[in-house]
Amino acid sequence: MEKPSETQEQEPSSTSLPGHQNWIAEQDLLREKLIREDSFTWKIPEDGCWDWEEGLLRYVGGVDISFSKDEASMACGTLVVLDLRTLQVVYEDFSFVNIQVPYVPGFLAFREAPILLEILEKMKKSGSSFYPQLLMVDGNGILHPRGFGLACHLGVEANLPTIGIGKNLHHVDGLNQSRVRELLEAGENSCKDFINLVGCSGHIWGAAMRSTQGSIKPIFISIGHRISLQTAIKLVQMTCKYRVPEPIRQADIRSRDYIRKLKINMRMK
DNA sequence: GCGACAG
DNA sequence: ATCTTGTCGC
Repeated sequence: MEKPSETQEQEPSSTSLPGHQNWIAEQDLLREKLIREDSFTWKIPEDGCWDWEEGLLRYVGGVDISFSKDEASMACGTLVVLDLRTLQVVYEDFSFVNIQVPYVPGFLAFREAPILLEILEKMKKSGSSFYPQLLMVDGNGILHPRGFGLACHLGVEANLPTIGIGKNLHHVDGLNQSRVRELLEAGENSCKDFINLVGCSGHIWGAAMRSTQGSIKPIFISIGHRISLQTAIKLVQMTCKYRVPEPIRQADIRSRDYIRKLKINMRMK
């Protein structure tokens, strides 16, 4: 199978022009480790049960990255952990770094995963008792051209159950804005809160959900790693105070806040 | 060939 | 992702 088709190696630092073949190869390789079903030891707390027992899911993480408007390459990676019982933040950490890797649709993980993995690893090494049992990611899971978005990438590399949350639809397998509207409205005449995203091929890529009553714009849920779509949807519903589930919303808010405060400090100097 | 394209 | 104020409504 050794086929030296890559006789024209590009610069190691720059991305290879022929469609990012290296990145595609890495995604294909990592995808072999992907687990698309529930694979965890914890149990989901019953709705309305305030007692907490050992073995229940309690710590849910959320990750996001914000960028500086002035210095487009300066970014703040953020990890927050919420207590599922109260949806309050019990842990937060930031990493302000320079990111040179560009954003290329379909390859978001190569831009954002490294810094997020670093923050996760730092927390794990610290021995914090709040280390997340589940991670929600700002970006898609298998709802992706090659079925391996950022949430899958992070899940496999951190060996954590992950859920992908998209605020916009990444067009895949014939799925587009109008198709989603179609599916959402075709969901009977009832107010079903979510619909499966079925592509032209018949494959189910995830779910579109109107998480808040009266909200027109849905969020897009997809499997990251070690979790089923059914479980993912349930957990998103449990953490949605607003349109975006609280772990991701908090990561987003605090990440922006970090950059905002940083700019204030700049003027003081 | 042209447009679409998570964050 | 980021640039950005007020404003309509429960």
